[in-house]
Amino acid sequence: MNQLKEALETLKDTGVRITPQRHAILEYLINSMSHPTADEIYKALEGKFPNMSVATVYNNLRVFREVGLVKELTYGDASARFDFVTTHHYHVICESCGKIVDFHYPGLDEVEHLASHVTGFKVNNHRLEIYGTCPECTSNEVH
Amino acid sequence: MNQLKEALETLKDTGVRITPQRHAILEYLINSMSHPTADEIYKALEGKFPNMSVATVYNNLRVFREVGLVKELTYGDASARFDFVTTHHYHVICESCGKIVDFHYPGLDEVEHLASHVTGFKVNNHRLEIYGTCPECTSNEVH
DNA sequence: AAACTATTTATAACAATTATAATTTAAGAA
DNA sequence: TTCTTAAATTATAATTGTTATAAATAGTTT
Repeated sequence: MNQLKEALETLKDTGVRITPQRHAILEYLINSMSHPTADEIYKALEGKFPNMSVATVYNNLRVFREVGLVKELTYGDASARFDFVTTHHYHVICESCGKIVDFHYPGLDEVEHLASHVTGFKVNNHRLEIYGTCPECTSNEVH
Repeated sequence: MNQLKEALETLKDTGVRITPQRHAILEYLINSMSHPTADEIYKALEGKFPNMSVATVYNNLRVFREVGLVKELTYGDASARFDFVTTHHYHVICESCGKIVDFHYPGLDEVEHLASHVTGFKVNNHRLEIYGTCPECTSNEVH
């Protein structure tokens, strides 16, 4: 049940060195219940690592992604957000304040199969996001 | 059935001026069966408009998006792609060559409803993309 | 300990997009 | 048609997120 421990195991198994920076980034990703940007992580850790470079954050997030520990969520102009992979889930995004809420739903296997059948693609995965207005922003609207 | 004419009507109705540049960008979007980037549009039209600025392309794509004529497809680091809105459809994307193929599927209303129910969001829309390898890239793979 | 490799750091580069200010133009009114 | 005015375009600079580079550092392996 210790996610951090498991994640460190994964790194070890795949031959990725466990540096203090990597440890801290992973820890932050797991504990933060949000979906931080690279910059947010960088800022959050600059107390502990005053000399850490932004590149280190980006590099390691890429490493984590390649190993399958984190997912990168990209939204156009805004900066990418990173999500520690636990169970499969989708995201509901508030178009007003940008908040991201996790949302569990059985995978859309049927859609993948149909897409594969119609297009001839070898389908690997899919991405689904739901957009709307969160309760807070809805109640803050003028009416 | 004339999509360009209809699009121009939409612009008129919403009080958006029809400039030669806007006309050309719309025409290009409708005729190109691909999903061009802003830069591709810019390059494609520089013959007809040698003095057109990139900003014009971006500005107008934003206007078209706000009016609902085009959809912006964003993928992380790469540049955004723009899709003239005709009927509702999803995209199947080749992770190897980047090709985008349209894919029709009845809207995922059920998912939207459930998401709304679980999170309390007022759901507006969603985004679904399917990733895989296109037939060409699959057959080009070493085996 | 020596040699080697991975990682970090600091910095510069890059690419997509947006802001700014001056100029030009579309479209309705006179 | 010409006038008027707000809107649009242009050229350019700025911004922002991300990546590349090269030197320094720190783990590993021999």
